[in-house]
Amino acid sequence: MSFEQLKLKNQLCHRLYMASNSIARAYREPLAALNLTYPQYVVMMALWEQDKITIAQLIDKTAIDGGAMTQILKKMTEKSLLAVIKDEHDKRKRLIQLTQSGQALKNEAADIPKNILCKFESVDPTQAKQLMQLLDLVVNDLNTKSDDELAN
Amino acid sequence: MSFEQLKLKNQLCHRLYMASNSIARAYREPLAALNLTYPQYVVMMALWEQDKITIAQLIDKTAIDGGAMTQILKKMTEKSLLAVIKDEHDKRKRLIQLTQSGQALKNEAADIPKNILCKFESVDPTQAKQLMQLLDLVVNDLNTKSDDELAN
DNA sequence: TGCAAATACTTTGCATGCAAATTAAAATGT
DNA sequence: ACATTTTAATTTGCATGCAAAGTATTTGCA
Repeated sequence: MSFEQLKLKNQLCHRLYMASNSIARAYREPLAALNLTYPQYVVMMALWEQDKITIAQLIDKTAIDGGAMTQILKKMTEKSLLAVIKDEHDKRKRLIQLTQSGQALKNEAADIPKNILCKFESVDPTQAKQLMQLLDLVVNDLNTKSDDELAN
Repeated sequence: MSFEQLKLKNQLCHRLYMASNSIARAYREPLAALNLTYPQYVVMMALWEQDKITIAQLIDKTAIDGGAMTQILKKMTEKSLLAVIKDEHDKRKRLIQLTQSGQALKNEAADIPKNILCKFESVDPTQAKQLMQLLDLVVNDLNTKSDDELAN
């Protein structure tokens, strides 16, 4: 057999690997100005949309790993961007709430999406939208358990 | 302002982040059977295509970080998948060469691409190809230094 | 009521990705 | 030839992603 499928140039996965790394790298500089890493920025975006949510909800919105989330929130707490509050109704839960400076940071972040987008010289808005839709299909296929798996 | 751009659902980057993580996770199980991590698998694919290349060439083909590459190659050497050979002509360079078992592993890996592809129930081959082309555009835009940057 | 099972997190160990500093060797310029 | 610069790798420090184990609560159910 030719093993054609095993060649890197034919692998969707390797494209995703490179694209994801490249774009995360692109965010590094602008985010450093806000003293944020990319995952921390994702947490901030989630909270700017909806504040005072549980860690589980935050994990759901961001798709960040739970183990990592604990560490990320700890660092963000140290930076006074947010506070972790115990839920009195269910003591297992913790609510995450932005501080004033956490909320204020939203204004400073407002230009970031635009600054990133302008780096895409060969991708027009239509293609970007198309790309997002295709990526959604990929994520859904991979994260939707098959009937077989659910049977276990 | 509405900060519409700051919403996670509108961010190409977050889609890429999730898709890349999802697909890497999908590879975890099948690769564990070969005792390989995903980046190690990428190195193997590169070497199956072209053996006995320098570390710099390997970094070029795989887009894996140089610092990480040193560690990855060390672990793969310990697993007897490859050997690091000093280049007599240029003592700065190291050549990477597959061992017999490293070459043999190619047969065991032959089914992996197929097993991953079958998880994509809603992405047909045309869309997959389209997706790869769009990702190539993204990577190129992000990694191609602008004229301004080159001037520095 | 009481105990097993499910939840919500945290912790730990391992494997990167990445920037920056370091080391060794080859290429360049004068 | 010699010092400077460039190239090829390695090392170090920090921040995740992820699986697996552990902890504290809450739910479910007999």
